[in-house]
Amino acid sequence: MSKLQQTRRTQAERTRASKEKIIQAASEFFAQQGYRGAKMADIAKAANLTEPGLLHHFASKTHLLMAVLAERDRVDRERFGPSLLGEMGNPLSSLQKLVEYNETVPGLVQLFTILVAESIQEQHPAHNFFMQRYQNGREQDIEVLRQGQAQGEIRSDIPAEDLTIMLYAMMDGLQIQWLFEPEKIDMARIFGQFVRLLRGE
Amino acid sequence: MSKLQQTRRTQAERTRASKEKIIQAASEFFAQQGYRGAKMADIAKAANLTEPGLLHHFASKTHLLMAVLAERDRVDRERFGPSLLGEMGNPLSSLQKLVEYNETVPGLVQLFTILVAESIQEQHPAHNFFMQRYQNGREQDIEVLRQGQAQGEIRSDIPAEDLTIMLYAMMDGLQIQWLFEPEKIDMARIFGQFVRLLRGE
DNA sequence: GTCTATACCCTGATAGAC
DNA sequence: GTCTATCAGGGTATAGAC
Repeated sequence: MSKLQQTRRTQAERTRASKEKIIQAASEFFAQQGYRGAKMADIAKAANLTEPGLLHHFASKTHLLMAVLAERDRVDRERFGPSLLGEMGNPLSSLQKLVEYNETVPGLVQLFTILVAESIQEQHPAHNFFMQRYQNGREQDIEVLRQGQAQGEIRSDIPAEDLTIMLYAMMDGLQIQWLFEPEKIDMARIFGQFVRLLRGE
Repeated sequence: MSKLQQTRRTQAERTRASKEKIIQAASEFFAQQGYRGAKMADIAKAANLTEPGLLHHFASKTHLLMAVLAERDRVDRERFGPSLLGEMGNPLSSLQKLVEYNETVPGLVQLFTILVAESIQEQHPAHNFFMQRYQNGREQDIEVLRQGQAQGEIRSDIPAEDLTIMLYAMMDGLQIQWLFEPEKIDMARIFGQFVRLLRGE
């Protein structure tokens, strides 16, 4: 391996390390302040960079936001499978696990809760990202739900389409109240009650 | 009545009219852009005022926000009673009516959905307002739910405290997906399904 | 009560050196 | 790849006239 190649590889790794650090910092500030409220200067500082230094890696604030969201999706897909409902035979158990996991990462939950609401506006840079995210999520879950219904594990008097919408709604809604009062709202336990309802118990 | 008094009354009425116009305009912009995204200049213009003209009535943007929220609460209390669960004997019906009503006022729903999420941050000027709003809402509803449970109209295997949390969660969560895709998400119908679940049907 | 003019800060982004 | 310096624009708020 030539010295030139070595140098190249080292720089590439540095770049990747810098980008990761920036995304990490950006996630925290977006979570705390939302997209609009977060300041590039603060993010840069937290990543040990100046603002132009940051902008060398991400051409604009919008680009940075999209990178944060893409990275988040990547990590989540690694942690959980494509469908959040879990393997058959125990249909809603992995959603329950997700809610329990979420209680350990309030920063991430806040990131998505604030950004989702902010991005309801059509001009928001993440608008399509989140709309797609709901569409994909519901689409992937619907098949698993149908199978659960066929096997009598999930009540069949509500269409599977409606069930997917309700599941995401309950998760999102619980997160809001939980973020306001983490001690008071036992998000995972209450979601568990809801799951029991859907099982028809 | 002296001429002086007449003049005073006319001016007072003008002031009130101006304030109402401002609040109306501010509601629309806060709903469209959130608190941070809304610009005082735009609000002023929509109310046929300049910015300093607006600031004569509301000392700061924060003051204006609180006025918008207070006004909203006032109107809602007029329209619905203090408790949103409705009269006994038909416990969850008025919540159902509220959701149906909300489908006719997407602007208002968006106002609250975006502001609630934005105000999760503790420094947000509306943080305490919304936390209190959830607390009051749940507190007022809990008694009615308990009575419904005692009369066998609502399933009793879930504590009334949890039911109040779930009701607000489902409403909030449905609103998010509905605001993204109003045509696709039949908010009222799905909330109806949920209510049926809680009735134990 | 409403205006014109303006102060002043904040923020995202660019130019260009190293 | 990162910096210093700087810009252009937008945003809230104030001073003071009418």
